Amino acid sequence: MRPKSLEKEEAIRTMALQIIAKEGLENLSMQKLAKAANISPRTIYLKYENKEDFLIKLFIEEVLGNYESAILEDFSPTMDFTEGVKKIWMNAFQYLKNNKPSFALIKYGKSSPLLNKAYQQKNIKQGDYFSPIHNFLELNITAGIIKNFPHDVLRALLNAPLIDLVSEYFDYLDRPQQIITEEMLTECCESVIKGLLK
Amino acid sequence: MRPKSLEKEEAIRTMALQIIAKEGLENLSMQKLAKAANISPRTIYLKYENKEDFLIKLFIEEVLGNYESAILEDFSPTMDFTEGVKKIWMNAFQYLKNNKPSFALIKYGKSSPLLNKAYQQKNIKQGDYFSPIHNFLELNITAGIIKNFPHDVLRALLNAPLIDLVSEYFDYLDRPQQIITEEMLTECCESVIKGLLK
DNA sequence: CAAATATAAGTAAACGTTTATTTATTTAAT
DNA sequence: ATTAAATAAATAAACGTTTACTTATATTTG
Repeated sequence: MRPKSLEKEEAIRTMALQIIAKEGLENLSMQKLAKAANISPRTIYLKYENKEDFLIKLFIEEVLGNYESAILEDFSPTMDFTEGVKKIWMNAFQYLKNNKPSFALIKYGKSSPLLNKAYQQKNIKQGDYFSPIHNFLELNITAGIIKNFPHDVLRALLNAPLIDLVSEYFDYLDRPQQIITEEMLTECCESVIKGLLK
Repeated sequence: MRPKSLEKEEAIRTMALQIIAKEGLENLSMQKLAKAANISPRTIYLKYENKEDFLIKLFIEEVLGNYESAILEDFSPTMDFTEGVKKIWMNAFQYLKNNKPSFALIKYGKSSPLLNKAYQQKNIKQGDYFSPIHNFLELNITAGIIKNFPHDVLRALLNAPLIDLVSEYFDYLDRPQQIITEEMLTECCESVIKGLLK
């Protein structure tokens, strides 16, 4: 029998992210995607049930999966709070800087009802109790190092500014001078940390 | 001659926001919108050039316009920094809490290339120099009260966590206990402020 | 060790439906 | 009677998905 072509699978995902980044999720169609990936529309349906199934798997497996791996590199829940948060911020910045199409879909994760639902179900399924970041926050709360906010709140305070700053980074790529440098990001990170320390 | 019906104009905008909030911007079509607003598709085109024109005007005029008015209520650029930021946060929370459909489109403002482009052009057009918030930040920087970050950076640090916390508020509406209360939001606001003070 | 077979991978072209938008007509108020 | 507002119905193009067919390879056969 004929073996599955991994390149085609990859072309589908890569081109989908490119179209989403350039034209928006609203303008991604299966036929457009097939043409961009240089395959027949039917081929997509050999690998995915339908458009929803494809988008959810693209978002959860490809985009969020890789993003989570990237931000946790060299990170440990037992790190000092300041060092740990800085590590995550810098990992995220480096990864997103070099993966603009993935970042485009990450941003849709908060707005699109389809993706948002998928994300919440994923978090509920995993119980969120095995996540190194969860442990990291828990350790620092019980040690009395940071304020005792619920985890969802801490995540909003720690993560949201970072995502917005990466957005600014990409916006500033079209302007004469980039303001979102690694130094600027470090300073911002320190501000966020300072706010959370007891 | 027959006068324009303001109710129809309003129905179009209201129903559009409802569809976007429930099904996502991806699933808003002109025909679906017309049916929901109980009018002919053609009627939308009497008031807007095309779909893009409609979405941009809905976003800029209706949603962002009302949002900006709401957050600036009883705010003054000469307020004490802590008081000013708290005022803006609470105004935003009260407004968004009661305008979930508008909030849905605000979130798309960062992800959808169409809306994002419109937003940036609006900001560039206005020069951003007349905004009370701009003046507020400028005053507090020059007075040496807060760190000297670029305005876009300050906006990310001040605004992004708030938007994420409002998202959490809506997510928690489906759960037994709401964690995003006004008290919680005040504490979060204080954390953010603490991080920015010199 | 070729040639034949089996079978999943892949395609081209089509399906009925929905899309954004328009044409031709009717309606309502001055 | 006039005129813009509003509509019902239609347009071509694009949509998600499927049908019917071809291709490529791993395995079986002679």
